[in-house]
Amino acid sequence: MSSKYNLPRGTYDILPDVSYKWEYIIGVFKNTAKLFNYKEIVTPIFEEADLFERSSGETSDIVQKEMYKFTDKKGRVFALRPEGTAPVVRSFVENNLAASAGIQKLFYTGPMFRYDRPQKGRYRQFYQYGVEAIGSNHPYVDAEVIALFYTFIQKLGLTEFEVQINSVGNAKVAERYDQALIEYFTPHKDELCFDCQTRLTKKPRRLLDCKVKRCREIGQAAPVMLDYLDEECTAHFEQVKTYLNQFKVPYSVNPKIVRGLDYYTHTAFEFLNHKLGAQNAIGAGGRYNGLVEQIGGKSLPGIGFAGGFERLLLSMEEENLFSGEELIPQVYIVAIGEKAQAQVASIISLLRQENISVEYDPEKTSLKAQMKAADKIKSPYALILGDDELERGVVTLKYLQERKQIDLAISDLSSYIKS
RNA sequence: GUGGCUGUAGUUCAAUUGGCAGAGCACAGGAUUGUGGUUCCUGUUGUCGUGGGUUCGAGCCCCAUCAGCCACCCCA
Repeated sequence: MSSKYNLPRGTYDILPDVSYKWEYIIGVFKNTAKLFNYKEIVTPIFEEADLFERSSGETSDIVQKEMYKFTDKKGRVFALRPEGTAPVVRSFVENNLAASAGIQKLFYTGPMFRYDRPQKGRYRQFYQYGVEAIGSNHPYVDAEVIALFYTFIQKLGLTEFEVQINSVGNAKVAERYDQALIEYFTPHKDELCFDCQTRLTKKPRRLLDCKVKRCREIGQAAPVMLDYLDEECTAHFEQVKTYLNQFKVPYSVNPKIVRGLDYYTHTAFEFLNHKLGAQNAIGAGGRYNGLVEQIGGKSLPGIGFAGGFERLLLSMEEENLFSGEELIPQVYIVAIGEKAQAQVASIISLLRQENISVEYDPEKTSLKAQMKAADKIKSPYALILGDDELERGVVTLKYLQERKQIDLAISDLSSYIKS
């Protein structure tokens, strides 16, 4: 019970009874991304801390309190990556991927790290999947990214989720809108919660998704971002919606979606599962037209999303979408008698060369124990090797579900099992 | 960083006012010697999260600490 070492807070081990589910989800994601012609990119799990500090914004919680920062032996300051977009864009710029023709369509999976207090669906080391499409401001790309996410979720079989979209405009629009919010909320300043009073000066848009009742009430009549969009932003948003309809992605517009990170522009979207509890976003994303330039590349637009594997897993378990897909060996070897046990390996090796998966447990010697084990792991076949049979060059193959068995020459074995 | 609940066998959970640590499941062995699933019998497993304190005596009370869960916050 009490082992000497414990895993760090907010982390967890993925044990064999769950790892096959992970493999499945990751597989579906990769296949979906490839269906949309996205290519995999793998970046390190740590980067210069400054990369995240500049791109996410100094006021974001990620930067202010959630980063795992450390200094290496030369005094360089690194951080375990808290999110995936900035590293991908860094790699894009550093490797000059802009030089190749067309839009760069990239996907990734891997662990992210945030020093948060753990709770349902929230961990300190958590696993994300995501895509980034860099090099186009066309609304088609916005819709396609959302459609990719939607297709992925559909392939998993999930039904309990909702797609919400919004436009957060461009920098100019955002500035005007923030100003309007400040003007609207300042007269009510004393009624706002403590957090919102600081938000008012730092990040007025954050006021809108405050959960305090009074703040919500006041926010009801607040100016709406969509009314402040200029002509270009509105046109972009409308076209995104048109393409989404063509992709047959059901969505609703939620004008209160805001992004925690500074670099978002235009389209913002969230995939929500309301049955998950407080941490109900299974994925989110948006357009980031200023980010590539900010990180030191050309002025190129981009859009992407990221989602958390843990929350998908929770959602899928909620909807009972896993059937037993754990690895089952095709053949369980039952060796009886010392002679048979002494030469099992040659038969096992024969089968494996034919790509037939085999399990044998040398610790179990009695027939009964081995048959029991064969049954327990649900192996379809038991291959019984007895001293008598081996002398005749024969083995007994038993089809466990039908309780039937036949004697076979060893040379006929693999072809028989395959058919 | 804040709050609430929780921590006992591999696992799920019991243990009355403080008085000999238990059960189901799982696991192992067995029920006429070479045939599994049901059934029956038998058996193994404990740093009671950790460290202090109170007491003749603590799984139970007190303090601290660690961890988990849920929520705030924030987000995936």
